[in-house]
Amino acid sequence: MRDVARRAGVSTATVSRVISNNGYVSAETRRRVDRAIKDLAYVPNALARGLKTQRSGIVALLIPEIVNSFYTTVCRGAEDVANAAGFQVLVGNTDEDVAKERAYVELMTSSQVDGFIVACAGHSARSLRPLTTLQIPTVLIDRKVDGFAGDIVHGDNVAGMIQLTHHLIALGHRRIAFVNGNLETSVARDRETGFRHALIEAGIAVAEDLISAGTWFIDDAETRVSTLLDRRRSLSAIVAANNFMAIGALRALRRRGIQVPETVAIVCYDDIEVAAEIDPFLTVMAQPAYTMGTLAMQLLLERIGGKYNGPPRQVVLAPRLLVRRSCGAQLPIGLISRNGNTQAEPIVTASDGERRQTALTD
Amino acid sequence: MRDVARRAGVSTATVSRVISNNGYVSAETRRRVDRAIKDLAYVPNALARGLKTQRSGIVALLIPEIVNSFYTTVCRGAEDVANAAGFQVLVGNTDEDVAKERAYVELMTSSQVDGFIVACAGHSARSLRPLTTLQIPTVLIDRKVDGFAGDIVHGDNVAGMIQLTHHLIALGHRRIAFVNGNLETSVARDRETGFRHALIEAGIAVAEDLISAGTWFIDDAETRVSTLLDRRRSLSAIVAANNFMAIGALRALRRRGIQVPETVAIVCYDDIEVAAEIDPFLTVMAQPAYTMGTLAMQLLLERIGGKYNGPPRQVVLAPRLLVRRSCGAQLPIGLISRNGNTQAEPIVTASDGERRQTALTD
DNA sequence: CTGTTAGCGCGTTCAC
DNA sequence: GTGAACGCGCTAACAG
Repeated sequence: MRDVARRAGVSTATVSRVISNNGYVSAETRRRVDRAIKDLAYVPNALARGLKTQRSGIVALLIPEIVNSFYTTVCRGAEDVANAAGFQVLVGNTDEDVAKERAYVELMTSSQVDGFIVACAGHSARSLRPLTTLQIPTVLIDRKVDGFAGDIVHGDNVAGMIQLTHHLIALGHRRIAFVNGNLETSVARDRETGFRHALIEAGIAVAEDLISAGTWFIDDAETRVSTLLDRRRSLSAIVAANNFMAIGALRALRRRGIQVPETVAIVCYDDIEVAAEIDPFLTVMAQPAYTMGTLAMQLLLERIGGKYNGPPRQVVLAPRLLVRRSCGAQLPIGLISRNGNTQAEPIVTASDGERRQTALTD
Repeated sequence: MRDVARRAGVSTATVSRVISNNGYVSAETRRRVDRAIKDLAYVPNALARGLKTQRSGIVALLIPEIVNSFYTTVCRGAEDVANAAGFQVLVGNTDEDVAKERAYVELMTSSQVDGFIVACAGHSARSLRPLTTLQIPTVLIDRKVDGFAGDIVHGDNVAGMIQLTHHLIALGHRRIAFVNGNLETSVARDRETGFRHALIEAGIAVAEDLISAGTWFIDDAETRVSTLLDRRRSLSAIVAANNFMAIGALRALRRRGIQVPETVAIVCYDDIEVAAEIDPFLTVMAQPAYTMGTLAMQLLLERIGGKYNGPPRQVVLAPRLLVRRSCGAQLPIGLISRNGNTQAEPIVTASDGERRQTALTD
């Protein structure tokens, strides 16, 4: 910066004024400074600027699983909004590991990140403690945690799972297995609540031996479904708590030559880009991931910019059912009745393009 | 920091020594300082440190498509190596857009990022100019570009595509369509080179009307394959230049009720987590994405740490063929012969777990 | 072993 | 309109 000032025959203060574009500078001087900047290929030091202004212009996004397209899509949404507002997004992959999450929080706060969007790995907000202490704007996404009092954007997992389970029940299923994710997360707990609720509402006894929980990953789900099958539990349908686990369940069934959906139907929560190509095309409860990202970033930027500092806001996004083949809804009538109780279910046609479905509660 | 020093009854220099853990500090003093840090919930300011040390401890990773699991897997590899070395990874999604890429480079250089790993959006290194000017260590991945003289890690796309195409030829295919990606990228050009080479080598005339290029995305591929089919070009197999495009091709075929692989076989470059579940299970040329990430980060950290500053290194990773169902290799003999020329092809069994396949050329 | 001092590169008062 | 001077929070060099 000194070099630029010297070359333009002005002081560093003037150069600063030109760069940050505030304060009075004559057109002529400005031109000379711009020229000097070009000539010297000068790049201002954002660290020094941040040190002075106490703002870094970057927001952190902490997600638990970067290879999961649900989270990368959220990421895209958040990124687009942030970039439009002149902010950078720093993505951290916590790997469902609270320790990693905590490490990221510390590293990033020390980098003077202006705000955080977090899909928590654990069940509590303990790893976010530094953020509340330092009063750094934070928005949670996807997962609710104990001890956090701030903005949050998440899906309506209870209602979604009720609808998803009900869809199977309406198709005549009575023995439905539920392969759940990590119960440390509110998402898993809510989905289980929804599952149980749907059964009870339909007057079906909840078979505890058909319910299992563990991690969110493919392998784990495959193992659990295999165990279920090995124990020869009678079941006609499986609900997987996320898209990856549905794949695991599929693998377990396929390995045993069990037909989907003819013998066992499968549905799951969360859509993925290729869900419509998987064999058989998965019926899913899709969440508006991109929208979740944009909304969360909007709330965050409002906080950062000081445009809003009222009480915590909670945005709940409705998921929607995409009926494809894996649930068996489109099988000939004779095949889908497992109980002499074939009931017509409105078929929601699968459609591409995510529609914005926001339901602001609270 | 001053507060901490005061509370511990020492100078800020001593606090600094405790934090950065270098220089001599008595155990007793250290204890007092640690205690003060805890009490005040003090978090050091990395900006100020960076200002002083000229190092930020973060490396940038610029990828063209964050929803593509190939790149997120690369990301995971890079991240793991970086974290182990005490570095943070800043992920930027350039969206295959050179302007965005350039903006990221500028924003990140001004953030004093210590190094870059880039999968370039364009065909030239022009957007990376600031990096060479400022002598910031940079490693390219996946894609070669003009005008860049630095380390690079990429796959052997020519050889891979030769092998992939040869696989189809060996199965008897003669009319093979090639749905390529963006020719701005070396990847697309190399894959086309490999495709043509394989045909010529087999004495098959290259049918230009069966070759198309465009973007890397699903929709574009679907459109192009649809066009091909509408024009009633005779073809018995399709090679898609990446996994997404294979999905697009599948959709186009499915929409017309064309059987895969019985009527038209499909293979593609790049594996994806769910490739083994897609209908029909895709035969792919898988690249060691995770390894690509770890190697690139290793090369970069060597440069950053000053452990290596010799001439540019080029690491070429061999892909491997995973034969599944979409190529038709496992169909009954009668079906796969399209030319009275059924030739046995060694079946490489699909296996999970990526093996490290590095072939250091140069 | 510990304190003092001098900047890192920038934005921001103040005078002029 | 512009420049001089100060300080953001930290580390490196030196002195003690």
